Amino acid sequence: MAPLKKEAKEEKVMGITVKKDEDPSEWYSQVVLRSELADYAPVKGCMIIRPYGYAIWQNIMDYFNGVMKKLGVQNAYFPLFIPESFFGKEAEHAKGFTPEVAWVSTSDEEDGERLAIRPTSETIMYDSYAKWIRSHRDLPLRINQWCNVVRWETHAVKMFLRSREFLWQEGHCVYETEEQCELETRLILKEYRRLAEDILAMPVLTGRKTEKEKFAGAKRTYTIEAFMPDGKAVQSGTSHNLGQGFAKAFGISYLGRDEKKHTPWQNSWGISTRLIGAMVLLHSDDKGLVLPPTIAPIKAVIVPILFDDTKDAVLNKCNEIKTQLFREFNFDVKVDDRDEYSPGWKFNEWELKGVPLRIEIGPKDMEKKQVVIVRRDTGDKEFVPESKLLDKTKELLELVQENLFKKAKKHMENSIVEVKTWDEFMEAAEQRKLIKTTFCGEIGCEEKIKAESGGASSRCMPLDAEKAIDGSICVKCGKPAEYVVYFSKSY
RNA sequence: GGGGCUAUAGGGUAGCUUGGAUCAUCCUUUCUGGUUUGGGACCAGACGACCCCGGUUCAAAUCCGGGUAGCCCCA
Repeated sequence: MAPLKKEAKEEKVMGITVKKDEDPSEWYSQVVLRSELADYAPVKGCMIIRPYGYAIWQNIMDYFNGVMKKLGVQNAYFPLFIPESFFGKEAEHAKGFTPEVAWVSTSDEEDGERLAIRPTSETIMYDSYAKWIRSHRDLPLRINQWCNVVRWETHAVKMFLRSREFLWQEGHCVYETEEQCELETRLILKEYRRLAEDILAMPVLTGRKTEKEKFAGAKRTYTIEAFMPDGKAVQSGTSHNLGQGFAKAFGISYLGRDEKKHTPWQNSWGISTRLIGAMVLLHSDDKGLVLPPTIAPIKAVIVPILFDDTKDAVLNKCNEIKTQLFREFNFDVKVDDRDEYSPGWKFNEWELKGVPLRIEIGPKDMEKKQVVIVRRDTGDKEFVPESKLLDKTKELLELVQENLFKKAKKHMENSIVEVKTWDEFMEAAEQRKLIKTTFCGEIGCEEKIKAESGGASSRCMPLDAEKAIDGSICVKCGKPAEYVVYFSKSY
């Protein structure tokens, strides 16, 4: 049977051709590729971050560098390659990371030790820390690095969300006391939450990871977890209290005020380009990317409506407004003066690229001394007198940011289901809910939950109510419950 | 870890079953010129592809083997 000829006229070829809720996976790929955030690389599981995507990462870096500066964290850089013997020093860490480490193989392999490509830098950094830290005067030591890491995922790679190589920041601090270590580990979590919620408009659950899910080698892991429209969570940032395990393994010690040798306390914490994937998944729609204004590389685009006789005047007005906006807010506004595209084409393209506001200026607007402003998030169109342009722009950018956050927050809250029995759990898992329940804390029990529920894993134990109320029982095994835990499927 | 599907120009596709005459189809993008421009404009012309390696054959986009990459499903 011959296939029907496609009605090419009606097809928006470069736009998004599938709907978010019908084929989320294909939709996500199209949004990322066609908005030019990223591209596939010729190497499996790797990605090319294109300038538009990298601009978002740069905005995240700029913001977080500011945060770290206030906290007294300094940036540095350690090698990509880690000697094999370093991994073995901390047993839990080695066990956790060995399966996904990529090794370098070279012609002079026999001459020296095998080298790993860093999956994380605890070991190579702490080897140096052992040399650098002598006295209590060297503490606290707070160092961060922005770099790439490699974790050899075997399947299910997805741009930004899961790739073999990704970019991140990893902070590694050393403290004299357990109290200060724990305090700052949690402080970082708060900063991650602020980044996610205030900058990326992405509401998160914050809490502690269970024994099963905590970082290999950590005493405690704290996490921020974002919840996606398709009912899967994304672990979006983690802060680990490492206790003294690494310090002991790497021989980090200091002379205290009491002239005695002490073992310090350490934490490590990281966020990655995964944040970008989560943000895209969360806010974007059937027309393409939707970016929160605070993180958007281009906050607004001005589209002139050009006719031969009024062309110069309209373009002048556009540039005048661009200059005004830049002076007032110091952000990038683009005037799309390309002659080869019609206005309608441009509208679609900038919507695909997620620019928060579009300002249209044509001859009719000039006569009325107004501009047309259209919001990306709602599509609402407003006629704004030129005299009110600056105030209105500011107001709308704030509204878009707020609306995106509120919408996502509402979805997350509405997705939370409290369950007490295993039947309820299974039903909620089936419906892709964010399941709040009580749990015994046993690793084996958690593994059973994941296997039998079709992949629901623990997200976190909420900080404000981590301990289960006395008398409550584990949703799976029925033994006395230790913790309140959120479960869901995840990316 | 197991199973399935896919790969033809920047994007989307036809051709593959049954190997040949189709200097590989059509739409779109891009480029040139002209007319246009308030939600993906129109006309004319041009550029542009069979994923890689090997095999079968007089002849391979098409059949066979291997590789690479992507997608989906299950654990």
